[in-house]
Amino acid sequence: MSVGRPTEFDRQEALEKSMELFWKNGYEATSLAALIEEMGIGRQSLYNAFGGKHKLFIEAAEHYINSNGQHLVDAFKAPGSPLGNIRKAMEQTVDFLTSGECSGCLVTNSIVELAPHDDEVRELVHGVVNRVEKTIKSTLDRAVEEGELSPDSDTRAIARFLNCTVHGLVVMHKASASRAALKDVVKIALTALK
Amino acid sequence: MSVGRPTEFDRQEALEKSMELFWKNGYEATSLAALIEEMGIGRQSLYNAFGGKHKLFIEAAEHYINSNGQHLVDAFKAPGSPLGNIRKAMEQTVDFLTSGECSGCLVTNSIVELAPHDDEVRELVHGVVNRVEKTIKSTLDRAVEEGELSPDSDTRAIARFLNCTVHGLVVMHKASASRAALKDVVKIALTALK
DNA sequence: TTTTATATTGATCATTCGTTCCATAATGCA
DNA sequence: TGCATTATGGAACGAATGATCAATATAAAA
Repeated sequence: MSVGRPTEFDRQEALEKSMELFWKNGYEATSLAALIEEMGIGRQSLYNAFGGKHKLFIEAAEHYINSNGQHLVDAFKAPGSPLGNIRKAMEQTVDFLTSGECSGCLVTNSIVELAPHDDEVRELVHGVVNRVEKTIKSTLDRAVEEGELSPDSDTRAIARFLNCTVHGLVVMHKASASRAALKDVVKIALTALK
Repeated sequence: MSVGRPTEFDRQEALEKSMELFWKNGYEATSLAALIEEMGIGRQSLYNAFGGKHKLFIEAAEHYINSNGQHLVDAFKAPGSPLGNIRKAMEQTVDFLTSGECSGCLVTNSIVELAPHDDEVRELVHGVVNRVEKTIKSTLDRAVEEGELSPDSDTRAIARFLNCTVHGLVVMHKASASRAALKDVVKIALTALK
């Protein structure tokens, strides 16, 4: 099937390294030189395997969405009490922000840095935001069905609100907000679910 | 007093132009060439008057904080019903985001793009976040005093929460969220003030 | 073994980046 | 009218950018 010299590096591993770099430093501030250094591959190999900086970024962002992003979605969709899931998901977000060495969220970062002038990125992150919103809404709808939430709740509005809060948490963390401050935010945000 | 050839351009006007450019495109994506074009001054004049790109950015950010940022603070500190002020301030934020041609908020943008690896910027925006938090808190404390809010309210936590919501709104707007979506967020956020 | 196809390596591309140098122009002061 | 001082405009700087070329290496297929 495959003809020619085989690739020497692990493509997935290299992609992951690039993701971490884009995550930590942003798109513009991440140079090709830094990428090939961190990914441990040659310049030309990067072009062969990923097609260039921008295409690599898109792929790295998609990988982020399918790994880290999925964890958030999973937390909302878990079995058990819907409102309990929401509480856990928000607290998990705080843990996520304050534990790792990578700062913030690649999606939030990309929205701020690139979405306004990069059509491809905007389309990508807009899709993510919508999908997360729908995920949260379906969890809230289940909360209504199971009697945890008043039937006249505006679940779409609450979903948008919680989604907004997550992004706000990311920004606050990047502004050196303390873990206690983030927990305060979650505490108050959850009072909107009464 | 002043000896030598007089400056030909309006310093404040040029600073404002640079602010708009940094606001719209971010720091890295704004080149010197674009700056001198938009500011309508020569390269050397920029260095004479502002000292370079980074110093210009700091000054532009400070100007933003003292103008646009002050409007938000003023809304919270206005006379009249404290909770009314908060409602107005949040709605004003939505209007601010959806009306102007500049997207988002220069402070939020700077937090995400620069704060993690630019000490000077981080110090600057961290101060702003803290000041806004204190402003909101004092408004909330007044709400408690005047009986609009329960005396056992955690006003610092609510202040942090509202501050977080503002940043979240900025991010959502940059992710192409509709005005209706932003209004939904504000509607729910304000229910935390009951 | 020859051919074909892909990967690697290192040199090099043209641009763009932020910055600085230098000659000249325009002001106030002596 | 010089002199000192600052601003302007243009050229040029070295460094870094993302991207590509050409030569070589390594595999499978003929």
